[in-house]
Amino acid sequence: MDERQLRILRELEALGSLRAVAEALHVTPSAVTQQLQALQRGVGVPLTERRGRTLGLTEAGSALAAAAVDVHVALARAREVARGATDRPRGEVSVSGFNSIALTLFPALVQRFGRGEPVAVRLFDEDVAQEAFPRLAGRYDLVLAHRLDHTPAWPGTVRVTALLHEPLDVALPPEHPLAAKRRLSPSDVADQPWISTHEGFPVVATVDAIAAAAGHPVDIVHRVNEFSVAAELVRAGCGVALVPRWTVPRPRGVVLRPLARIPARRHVDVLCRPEQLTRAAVRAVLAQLRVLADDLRERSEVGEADA
Amino acid sequence: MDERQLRILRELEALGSLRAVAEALHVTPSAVTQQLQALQRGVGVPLTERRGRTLGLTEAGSALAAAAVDVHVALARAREVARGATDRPRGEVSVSGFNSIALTLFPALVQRFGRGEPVAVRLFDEDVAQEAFPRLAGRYDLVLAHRLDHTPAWPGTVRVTALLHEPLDVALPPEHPLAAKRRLSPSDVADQPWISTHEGFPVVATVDAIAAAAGHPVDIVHRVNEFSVAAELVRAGCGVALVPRWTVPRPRGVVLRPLARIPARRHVDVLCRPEQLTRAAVRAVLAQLRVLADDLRERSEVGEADA
DNA sequence: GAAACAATTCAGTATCGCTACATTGAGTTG
DNA sequence: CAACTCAATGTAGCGATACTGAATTGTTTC
Repeated sequence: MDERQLRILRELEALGSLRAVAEALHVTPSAVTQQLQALQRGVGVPLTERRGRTLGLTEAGSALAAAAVDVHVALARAREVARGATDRPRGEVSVSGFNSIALTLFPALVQRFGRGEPVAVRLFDEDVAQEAFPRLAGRYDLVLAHRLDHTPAWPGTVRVTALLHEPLDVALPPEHPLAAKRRLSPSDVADQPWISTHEGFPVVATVDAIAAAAGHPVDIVHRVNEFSVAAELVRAGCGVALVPRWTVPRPRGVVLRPLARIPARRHVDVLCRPEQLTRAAVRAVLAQLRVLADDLRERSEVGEADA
Repeated sequence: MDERQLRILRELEALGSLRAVAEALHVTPSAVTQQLQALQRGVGVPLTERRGRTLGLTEAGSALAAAAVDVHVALARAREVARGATDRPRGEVSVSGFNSIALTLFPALVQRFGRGEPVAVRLFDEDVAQEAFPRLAGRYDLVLAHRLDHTPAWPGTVRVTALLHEPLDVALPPEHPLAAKRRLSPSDVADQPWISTHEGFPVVATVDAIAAAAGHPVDIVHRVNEFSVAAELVRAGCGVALVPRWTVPRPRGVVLRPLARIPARRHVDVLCRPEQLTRAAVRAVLAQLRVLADDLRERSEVGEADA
């Protein structure tokens, strides 16, 4: 039972297949099998079981994976102590962000934690389907992720820090008849041509909810993940779209109207593995992200009042 | 930085020499040197330094050793989880005890945790000099240890559970003139021939304190570690001795008189490495030791009242 | 200054974890 | 239902690594 074997166990829990574990740890599947067997030989209890053609954890395996978290946390803290970085944060922190948030937060972040600073960020844009965000936490120290209100919460394998709880508004051309209303009901918009996102990405679920509320499917004419592109299409009169209120720069020639009766908000959260929070540098970046997100919301609310 | 290297670091802190670490871990000194070098290569900071001809930890080394405790605690807990022994204590627990306490507690302990029970104790008698008790915690899960009131506290490498705070009384033959007094002052006993213990063992320090209070050295005629043997010598009229009030079976033909003005008590404690406390079996034995010790004191106080 | 002891260095050896390739087994597709 | 695909497991061989044992350096003691 060593650090590596316990890491394999945790990855298997997070990723759900031996092959994925092997890729995440940059080894062959054969090596993973052998290490898992060695671990099970050591404890005498079966920790894994075949589930169809993939591999899952038994109850004992899950219990051990949970206990393994503390081992990795303790080891991370020991490394932090050894580097003498407990008091004064130092080192590199990798951060991944989805499109819209990267656009707004990354520049401010790199300004504060640029190259040469004691704490330096390495930035990556990663826009993936909602259920894929937790897996990114194995590759990056901090993961900026978003999910819609009524979707399942993030899994227990990651620690969650909430940044924003951001309303999604309906974007319309100013000359659109619906633009005259202050709030739009699901039935108002259900008959409009829609610009949604790719399957599995946020917003899709809310468009589905609108269809459910109206009692009939909606007409989705385009699927565009990039909100600023979607806004341009709205301006071009292709249809209506849902766009986040704060993180997307207000596009010219488009008006936003809140949606009534349907919970149209997304959570913008930072996901990370528990052991990352032991690093002072990671905590510093996380704190700054919260500051930036708060700024963003406040600045936007003020702008709202001006409009 | 793996479990073994961190263990070496902790042992070096506890034992104070590379050779002792090697013996404790059953490897050659050469292996220890190499592992320490590998560890230092990994962290980039010197963790050890020569102190005369032995090896000590630097400040960074001590810090890392402290952090290593959490790693070993987490690993011990993981092993406990893997064995499925978190709820129902199972397994063997090794216990070492010094002479007088072994005599009184071991039989009751083995009755509760005998062979075949889910929790079984392995008992060892180890009567060592006071400063050697903490080192025993590396060899045994639980160590019954004693120290006099005014001696330095146990080092931070061990967790301490107090069992008794036991008075030391002066043992006299009944016909001795001093036996008429209810309490004895240092000057009363300073001129008596003394039966003390070997150098470094408890009681010696208290006898020294008596000499200091009287202003002149006392006459130590015998040095006997075993209290029941010392009591026999007292009965034979060889001199007076200090004996613990509760843990030593009251010897026939000897009376005990409390000592005034000098703090003549010993702590009877259980020492263990922090990671041992994660094991439910160890905690069960420890709890039983506390029960037995409380019984012992109460039973003895009652007997006191009878006499 | 010699002897005793602690730590280190430097071979040589055994063990262990990895890759590469072959095989088994489960799900999918024509 | 055969053919295919993909996940996981077994096996042989290679390279890294942790150990032992002997020789060496440095420190304390008599």
